[in-house]
Amino acid sequence: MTARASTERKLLDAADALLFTQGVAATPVDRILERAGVSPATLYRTYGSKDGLVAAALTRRHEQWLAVWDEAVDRAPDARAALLAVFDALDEFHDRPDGARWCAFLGTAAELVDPPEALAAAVREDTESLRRRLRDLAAPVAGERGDELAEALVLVVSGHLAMRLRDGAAASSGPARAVAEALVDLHTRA
Amino acid sequence: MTARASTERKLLDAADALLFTQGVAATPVDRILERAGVSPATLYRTYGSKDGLVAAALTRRHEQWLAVWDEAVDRAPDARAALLAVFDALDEFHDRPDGARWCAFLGTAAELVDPPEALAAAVREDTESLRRRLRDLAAPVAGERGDELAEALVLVVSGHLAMRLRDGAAASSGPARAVAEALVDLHTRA
DNA sequence: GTCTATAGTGTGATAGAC
DNA sequence: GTCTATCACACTATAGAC
Repeated sequence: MTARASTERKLLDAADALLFTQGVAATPVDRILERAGVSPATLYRTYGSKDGLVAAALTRRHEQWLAVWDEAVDRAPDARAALLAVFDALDEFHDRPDGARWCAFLGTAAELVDPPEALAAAVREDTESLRRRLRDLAAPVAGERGDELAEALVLVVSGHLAMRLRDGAAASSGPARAVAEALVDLHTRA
Repeated sequence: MTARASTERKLLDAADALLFTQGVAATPVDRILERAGVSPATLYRTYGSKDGLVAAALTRRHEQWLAVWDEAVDRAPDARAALLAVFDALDEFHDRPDGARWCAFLGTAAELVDPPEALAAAVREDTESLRRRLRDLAAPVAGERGDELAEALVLVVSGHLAMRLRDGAAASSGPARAVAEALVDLHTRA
């Protein structure tokens, strides 16, 4: 690994750990730099601004999330389990050390009323990939009603994330999973 | 109306309109004062701090929300419609001028990592009243499975609010309503 | 007496120079 | 990697208007 790549990694690690647990706006650049052991000049040379760093952290996080989700899908024994695997992935991703309080992407969207384009794009990409992947996974299960089922599951997943905000650490994925299973069954029988 | 009540009202109106559309942290006190046509001394004498004003605005907004919801419930022809009336109320409340971008309470919870007690209490009260009222409305419909149905609906309502954050103005309550109806039917037949 | 207008203080942030 | 310019913000103090 080059020295450059190593510094960038340290910065992203620190940014990821702080921004999405403490809040994007509430986290000063200084604290990220301090945690990363990196100088301001490095940050502004590499990412141009705080927003640039936030966008980079979001992008990396999104790739990690998709990887965790992919693995959960791969472990599933059948198409129905593969569709519901998103909840295993959500639990797993959330339980990581420095896991976001509820959702890094929704949280960023909530904090910044009109975010710079790079951030808006990262948040948009999260929603689009969620929808797209659920559609792909729902098609084998629900046939032509797959898109309808997928849209319902986007709603349930988002609801589960919002429940973390309401109930804090007490929020379980149980209710969301139960609702999702009922919806899958409804769309399978039909 | 006393002069005192009138200035308080002007302050709350301005705070409500700005805080929950522009964001709590992103809205400077000065802009609220400017919109209200009120001097700083008045704000700090009446509410003590910005947080005090935010808490007061949240409390008033919560009362308004409950009133809108009550009216929607009263219009419903039967118990099933009364339970589903929350979606009519959500649409109505959101379509008001200066309606919050997604949800004033979830938004405040999302912005402030550990909010002052007055704000935390206001957000908690929103979640508790949502849950309590849905339970009361679900009981006549689903009998002993009422609490289970209510919890599912809390999830769907929260999901719908989060979808406003994902899809912006394009977000419709249609999918949430459809999912809710399916869940109600499932819990009714059983 | 309750309000407005305005000027000013302290803090803590981003950004960038050295 | 340190150090600093600049700025935006919450909040205060004062003086006077209706």
